Amino acid sequence: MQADRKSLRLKNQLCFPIYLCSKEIIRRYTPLLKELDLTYTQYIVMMYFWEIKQSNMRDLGRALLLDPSTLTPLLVKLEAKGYITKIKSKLDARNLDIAITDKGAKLEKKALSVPEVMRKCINLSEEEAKVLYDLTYKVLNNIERKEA
Amino acid sequence: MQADRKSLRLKNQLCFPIYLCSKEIIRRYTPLLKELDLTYTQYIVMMYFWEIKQSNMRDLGRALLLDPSTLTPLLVKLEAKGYITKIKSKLDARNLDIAITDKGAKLEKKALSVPEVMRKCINLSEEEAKVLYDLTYKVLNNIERKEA
DNA sequence: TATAATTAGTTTGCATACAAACTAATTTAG
DNA sequence: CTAAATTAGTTTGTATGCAAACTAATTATA
Repeated sequence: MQADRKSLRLKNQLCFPIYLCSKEIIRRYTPLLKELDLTYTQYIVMMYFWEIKQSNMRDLGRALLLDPSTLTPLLVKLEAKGYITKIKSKLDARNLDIAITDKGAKLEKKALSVPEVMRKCINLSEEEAKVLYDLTYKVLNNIERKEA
Repeated sequence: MQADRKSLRLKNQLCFPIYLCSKEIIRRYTPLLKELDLTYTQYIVMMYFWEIKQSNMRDLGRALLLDPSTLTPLLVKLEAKGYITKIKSKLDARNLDIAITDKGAKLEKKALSVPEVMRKCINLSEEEAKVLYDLTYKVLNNIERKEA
């Protein structure tokens, strides 16, 4: 149980490079996504809806691990851009139903080139990418399992 | 060159789980660091100074990949807590010299238990952690190399 | 069936993050 | 030696992100 100073050195941290990776990757996404008038967070919300077409805030938040207090203003912006519509559910007035618009659906075509650009930027082999993918999901599973 | 819809599916993204990992890990850090009166970003700045003792904003920003416009207000807060001191450099008045205080140095002792708690939370084997560590640094290197 | 508990979203407050514009100091070039 | 270019920080503006407090709607229960 070595709780010594070495364990507090930046170069011995695992979380630090993960944090940097996330930050720097998003920074590289930003100019690409600007052409779609999207931020990174808005982009993953749109990815969700390009696949799901319609849903509600609860399921969206669970899928993206985003708090409703983050999503509320973000969805206002996406609606203002005309990419989605929001409406209070008729079945259960607590729920906020969200659906993609035609304009939002059309945006998918413009986004098709983004993943390949980012893949080249990250520049890992297929095997490395798979290992990294699996490990990050493993960490996520481990963390979420310990949820209070 | 398959720029098809599959490449835009959330489950086929590598960046998405990295982003989630970073976010969720920091969320787990938060209550631990609250006992030290630190946020995660303030924590990595303190880790830097626990090791380096004194530096300046330029070198700090380069080490942590943080923009000066992020660091300026953050350093104001750390100084207000009494953990660091800031002073305009006498050698080159453009530089902001930063040094850790006694109070800041003492905080290291209180932080010693943090890494082990987080290691258990993340719960990877030593080998897995090493692979993840190496891959994240590899991605960082690849990304930074392409810096415009 | 009235009330308590739960659930879904919104609002508020605080702390990042970074781009862009700006200021001040230093270095470089002509 | 002075004007131009560079460098280091600060300020401003916009967009997350989440905890905590709050509101509204629904469900569970005594």
